Amino acid sequence: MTQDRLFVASLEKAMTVLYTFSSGIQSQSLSEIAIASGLDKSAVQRFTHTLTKLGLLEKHEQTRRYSLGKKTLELSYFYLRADPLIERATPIVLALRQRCNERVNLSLFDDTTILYAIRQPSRHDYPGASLVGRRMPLHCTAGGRAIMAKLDEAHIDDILARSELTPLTPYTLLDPERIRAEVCKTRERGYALAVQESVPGELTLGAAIINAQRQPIAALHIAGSISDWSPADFEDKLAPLLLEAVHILNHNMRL
Amino acid sequence: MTQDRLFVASLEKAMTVLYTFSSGIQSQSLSEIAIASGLDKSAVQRFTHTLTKLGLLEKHEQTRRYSLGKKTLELSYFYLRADPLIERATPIVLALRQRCNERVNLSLFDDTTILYAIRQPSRHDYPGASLVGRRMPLHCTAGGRAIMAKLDEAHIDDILARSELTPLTPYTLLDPERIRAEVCKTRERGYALAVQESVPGELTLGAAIINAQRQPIAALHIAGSISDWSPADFEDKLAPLLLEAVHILNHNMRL
DNA sequence: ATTTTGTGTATTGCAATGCAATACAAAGAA
DNA sequence: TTCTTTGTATTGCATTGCAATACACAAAAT
Repeated sequence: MTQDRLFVASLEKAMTVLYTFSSGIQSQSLSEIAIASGLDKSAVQRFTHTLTKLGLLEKHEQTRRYSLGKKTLELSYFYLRADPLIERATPIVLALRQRCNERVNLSLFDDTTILYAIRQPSRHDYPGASLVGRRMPLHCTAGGRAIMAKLDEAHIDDILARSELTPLTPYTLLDPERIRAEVCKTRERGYALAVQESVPGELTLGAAIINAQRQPIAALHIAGSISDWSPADFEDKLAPLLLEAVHILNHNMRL
Repeated sequence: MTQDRLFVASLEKAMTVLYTFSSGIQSQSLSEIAIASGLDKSAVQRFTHTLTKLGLLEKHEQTRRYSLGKKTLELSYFYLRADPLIERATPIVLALRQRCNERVNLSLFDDTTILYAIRQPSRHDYPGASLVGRRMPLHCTAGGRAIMAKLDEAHIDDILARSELTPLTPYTLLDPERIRAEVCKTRERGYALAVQESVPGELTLGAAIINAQRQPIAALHIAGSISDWSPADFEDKLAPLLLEAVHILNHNMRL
């Protein structure tokens, strides 16, 4: 008997199968999924069979390899359409994108990470730069630090304790004290600046979006390239535009 | 004993619970989910409990209502990142968006529907216009007709037989013979034009993207507004740009 | 070309899991 | 305050999912 009698273990196994694709791999054989998931071969046979019937996986007839199915996109559509922040923020993101002529993103706060929900690209795109659903750590993203700046010290400590402080670039800050110092600066300014910490060559400004209880729920980001900007110019010219956009969003939240 | 001994019924029930949100509703109580899904109250208790633990649902502490969880976005990210068409098509979509200054979308072919995978907005956005994952019927979208134009008659008949031919606007074509006639015209021109058939006030051009076996897998769309364009001007000026972009995509596919 | 190995599919007895009936607590409505 | 509805907790039990196994097929090795 499991400890949690309400928990349906089959669903977790199905998610384990789907998350074997989190590495970015385009397709896998049944045996590869069994290895990657740690599940028994028969279990993988049942789950791949069922997930394929449900549209969450697709099986290539000739190669017998599995890829993620298009139903995965439909579920995210249901989410995005239902979240009132997305509808309210989209015109503001588009307007900010036009004004600053750089990439503008909106991310959602989720435990120790942010998760991109609106992505407006610019000419400096790189593969994956405009994909919704990408998850990034709070601690080394401008938007993540802006969110942390709105939390109390105990919550920040807990987040840092449960974060994998691994470098995404050679410039990623990893020392918790230095991260806390950046969060303090963010709290003072109302926005964060990150230089090449999550993506090489990228400058990012981020400011938190709060709910009616003044708790952070999301962040707005502007991303530019060090080949176009010095960090000082980037901050001087674009931070005011970012703060203006966020004020509009946060003001509407209180109504 | 069920007919399909490999099928894991619990996964289907979980999807049934998640699809109760396909109506666009922002949140639901446990009882509402039970009614909408047709499942027993205890089953809904178990599935909502488990889906919440897995991040696919979120439970509001005060109201005890459920909303879709952010994990739904992450699954779509895994899909979009893994599909090579998305990476290849994204710069072409951005370039076309710049050239024509209207909304440009890429959709994937999925049975009797298309499913938007890349959406580049313009100033004429309406709520939901830039959301990835939206599903639309083939028969009344320009991109859908462009895809159908690449299929044989038996396949088209099958699609029309299994489509819900319900009007999305007062202009939606519903007569299968008229739809087939539009598909024929599309086959001749290499693109389809739809006038207010799926969204009021919207003009759309669509052309099919094919794979190495010359089978349609996706479509590229340009969307504009009847307040800005006559249908004839829209077609004359933008169809050539669309065809050029699709030729680039289809040429790369053959390499 | 043949043999060996690995992978995918099919089957089935069985135990654990998910079911649903039920009771109770809590919240909301009258 | 009382009644009704909803959410949560519990538990006996039947069905479902497990996994061992066998076999077909494909791929690799000889």
